[in-house]
Amino acid sequence: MNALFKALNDPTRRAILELLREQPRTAGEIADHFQFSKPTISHHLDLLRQADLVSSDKQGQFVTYTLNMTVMDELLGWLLQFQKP
Amino acid sequence: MNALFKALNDPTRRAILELLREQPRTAGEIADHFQFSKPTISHHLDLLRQADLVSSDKQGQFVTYTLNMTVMDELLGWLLQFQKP
DNA sequence: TAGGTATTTAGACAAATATCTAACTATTTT
DNA sequence: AAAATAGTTAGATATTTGTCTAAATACCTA
Repeated sequence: MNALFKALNDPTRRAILELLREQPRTAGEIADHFQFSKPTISHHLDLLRQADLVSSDKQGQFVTYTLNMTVMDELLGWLLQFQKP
Repeated sequence: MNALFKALNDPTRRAILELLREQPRTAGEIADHFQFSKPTISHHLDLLRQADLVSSDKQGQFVTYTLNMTVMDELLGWLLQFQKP
């Protein structure tokens, strides 16, 4: 839960998630959407992976990142506990 | 949205929200549930207020904090955009 | 009015974070 | 085999964050 909120607490990482919502993308494609250096994006992807928000798959020299929704469901559950009964 | 995720990115602040889920409480009552100093808790409450997750109401020397769900709904909406159609 | 209680503000500090450049690893291409 | 491409790792640095103690503010009560 900590890693999840930590990962979500950054606008760039949230934008990456929204990018991946459309379709899986390679690290380079993701980096192209931002003005930060590739190492910076790589680091953001690492935090997203630690939170299990994305999974990565290496094919040759490319690493494809895919959105992983199951953890969002956990967040959803946490959220719903606040809903009035 | 930034203030919201920032506020949620701390276990103590999330615990405060869960405390307030049951009922409104004064700053002192909230502080009694944790081992941190009162100024520290006051600062956490300030961040929660900045994110509009709680509202505060001063009555005499007491300040009562109340959970504010409307912002959670915003988070819920953000979350649901990731749901498969 | 003096003293006590509730809370916040101010200032300091260590730890965590986001970013960069340089260097490295792994893979593909010529 | 050499060079190019994709991506990560390492190390540095400025900023942000969580915490504390001390001091200030506001209110209440004797």
